[in-house]
Amino acid sequence: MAELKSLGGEAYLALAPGYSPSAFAYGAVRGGGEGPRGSYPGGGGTDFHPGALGKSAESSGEQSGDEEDGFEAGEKGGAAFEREGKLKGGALGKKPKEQRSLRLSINARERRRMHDLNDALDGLRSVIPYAHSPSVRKLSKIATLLLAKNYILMQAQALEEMRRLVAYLNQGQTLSTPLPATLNPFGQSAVYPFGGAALPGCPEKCTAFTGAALCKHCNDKP
DNA sequence: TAGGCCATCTGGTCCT
DNA sequence: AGGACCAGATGGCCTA
Repeated sequence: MAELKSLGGEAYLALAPGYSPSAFAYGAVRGGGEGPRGSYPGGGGTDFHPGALGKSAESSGEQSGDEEDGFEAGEKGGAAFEREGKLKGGALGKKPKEQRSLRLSINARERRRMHDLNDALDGLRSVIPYAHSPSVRKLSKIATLLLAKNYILMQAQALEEMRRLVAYLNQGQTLSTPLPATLNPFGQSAVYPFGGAALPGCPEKCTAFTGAALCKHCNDKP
């Protein structure tokens, strides 16, 4: 296998200055019930190439249907199941066979749900600027979300800068004099997905990106 | 070998 | 009741 480059953990800490493991207050989300359930915007990422899902597709067998997809699911889940003996719940007053089949169907549903989630993440990866090259390791889930968030912020700010620029030009001004820094979309006020902090290993890591410079400490493109 | 990331199973909770 | 969502647990793979 080729050597894979990746964003170090510190890299996406830099993406989100406020990030820390504790920032993921899991409990805070629980029971919130915000937003409708039951459908994923985009219909489960059907527009993404499923082949991109390397590991999950391999390890789970990805049998199209829910039929009997329970225990080809591999040693991971299978082992867990074995360990548990028989569905430790037992709370459901059903016969073991029914019970098992119900469990299998629930597992399959959950697996599909997670695959849809991963498809959506792949879709997100495909539209945010980082190197989509075989030699570059796929962004982790958390890195994908943090980078996407910063990219959105960057786009929003770029749009705002452009609006100001248009307004400025509409006032009959010329560009013969330099724009004020706040009106210069390419000036110091530009926002970078990596925020203000230099990346560890900068500029090496920044050169892994194919889009515009992502770190203000190294504006050189590869 | 430790740590990061991931897939999967599982039980609980909420919604339709 | 059934489905969706969530978070914890577990174990595998990979990299530093």
